[in-house]
Amino acid sequence: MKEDLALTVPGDENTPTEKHLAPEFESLLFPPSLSFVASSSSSSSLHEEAETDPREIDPRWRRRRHPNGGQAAGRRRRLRPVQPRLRPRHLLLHQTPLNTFIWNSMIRGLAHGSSPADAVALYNKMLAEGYSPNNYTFPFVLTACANLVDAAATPGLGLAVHGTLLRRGFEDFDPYIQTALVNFYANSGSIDTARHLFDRCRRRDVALWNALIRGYAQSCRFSEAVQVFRRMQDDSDRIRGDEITTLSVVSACAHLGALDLGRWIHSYIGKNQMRLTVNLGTALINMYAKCGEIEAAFSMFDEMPHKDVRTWSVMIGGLAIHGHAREALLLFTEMKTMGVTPDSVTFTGVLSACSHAGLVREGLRILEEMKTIHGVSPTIEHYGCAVDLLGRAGRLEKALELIKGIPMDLDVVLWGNLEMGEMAAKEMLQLDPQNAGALVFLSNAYASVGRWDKVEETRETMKERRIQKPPGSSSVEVGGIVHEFTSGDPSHPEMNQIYAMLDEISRLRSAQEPRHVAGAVSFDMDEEDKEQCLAQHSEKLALAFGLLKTRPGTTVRIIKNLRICEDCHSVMKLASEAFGRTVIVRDRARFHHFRRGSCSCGDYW
DNA sequence: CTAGGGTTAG
Repeated sequence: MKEDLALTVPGDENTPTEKHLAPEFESLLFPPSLSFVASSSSSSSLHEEAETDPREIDPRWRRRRHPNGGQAAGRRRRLRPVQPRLRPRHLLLHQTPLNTFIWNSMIRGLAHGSSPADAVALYNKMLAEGYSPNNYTFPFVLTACANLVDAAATPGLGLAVHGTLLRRGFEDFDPYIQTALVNFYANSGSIDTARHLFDRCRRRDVALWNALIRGYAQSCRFSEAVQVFRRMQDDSDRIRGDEITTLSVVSACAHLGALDLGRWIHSYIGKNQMRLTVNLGTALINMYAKCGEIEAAFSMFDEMPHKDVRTWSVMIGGLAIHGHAREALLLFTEMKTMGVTPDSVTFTGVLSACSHAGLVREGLRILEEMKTIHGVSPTIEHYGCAVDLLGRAGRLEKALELIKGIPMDLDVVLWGNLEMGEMAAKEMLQLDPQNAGALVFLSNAYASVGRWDKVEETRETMKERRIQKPPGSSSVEVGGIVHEFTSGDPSHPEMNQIYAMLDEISRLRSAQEPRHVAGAVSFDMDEEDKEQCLAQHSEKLALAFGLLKTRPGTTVRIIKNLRICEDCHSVMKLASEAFGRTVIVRDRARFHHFRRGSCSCGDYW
């Protein structure tokens, strides 16, 4: 019993462990991989294990888990042996009565782990056992809720936490809780709720702003993310953005293709004497690449003294979307020689480089080497890239063969990438009847060969299944402001001028190619509307607006959410020639640089 | 003794 003193907090000697820790959630505290199984719960058996090497005990445990460090250590010195075979589980169960601090620590540990739901379960247990959560508890458990695999599908857990903290009067208690709340709602797809809470906060520190900015970006509302950043600049609190702010905003610029703003942030970093960290540098490289400035991206990349796997991946992916496949592959090789281990994202970039350039053999070799040499198992995206590569190079048999070899659970999404017409699309629909991509693809395949009856049929199917194609949308940056156009949407205030410009372009066009016929048309319109809808594809509206609003000779940059259609592609070529402009279009898959009537993609995309 | 906000692809 003397020796037990060394292991026990005063007053705790005779307390059975069950009182502190109900058996059903011991498994939460000690997941199998971490758990040290007790050979017996009786203390006598503990002593029988005396042959255990004391070094087995991690000293950090002693320090960490001994609340009365000084006292206990003193007593421990007098007694020997020192906790011979006590393993972490015993330490915790015997020495430490549960209190809010312990609960908090446990919740915190689980919140960032692989199963944040366990953290929430533990929090509920804590309440059920009658322990009071404090101001530390809520950020932990809210972070857990935000980290749930599909936070948007299960917002209930976080809502309940919010309810509890309201009832207990923590709502306006401190900025940590408020930030955690904003972050939770943003992460769960309720960005508007997050905004509402943000607006109600009186003191706003940089983390709170960051949570909101990041939340908008997370919800794909990038221009609002930028707006919030702008408001942060003007706010009377004079909060300076920090590295995290900048990372989020630069990322938003990359998504938006907002080059001017991105450049402004770059100089903001310099002006505020922020250090250009690897992370920031990587974000900027990505931004320049995504805004069409691949040279600027590359020179930044060159100048970075330290690069991590993301830096390399971003640069390789950037080269890929610009169609510079050889350079991307060279960089991939260089990265490996530098001893940087490529990850799954790196391979997405490398494979897409091969795909855009039609490098079939390279691509297949890399897909193979992913597994064999680098030990990265290909995901559906990687297979998708490879199938895409084969499909576009016309190697349909090979593509089918590859698909057949794909592990079963991966193949559902895959068919969308394949230019194999009807067969592939039907196959895809069998796998997933709700797959909008498949139907859109099928219908476009019919449209391209003029089978309008089949297009109609597909359209009916979509109506029946209540599937909608995402609307085409393009944006163009003019004077630092991003203007967004959706297909056929006449709501822009300067629409008359835009239409006039489009008429002008189409006059030029019929002069040049008098017999041009409307070809590929989106499936979801009647045949008589074809001409008009083609004329109103969002990228054409953006082009017209860009030509009107920027100075002659400057570059027009357009970002489109879908792939550019063939008709628009030829209009872009023509406009670049006729107006002496460089037009850069980033579509869903890659960049097209139009100069003097031709495109950098070589019409292969 | 514990706290909130983070960049790549899809």
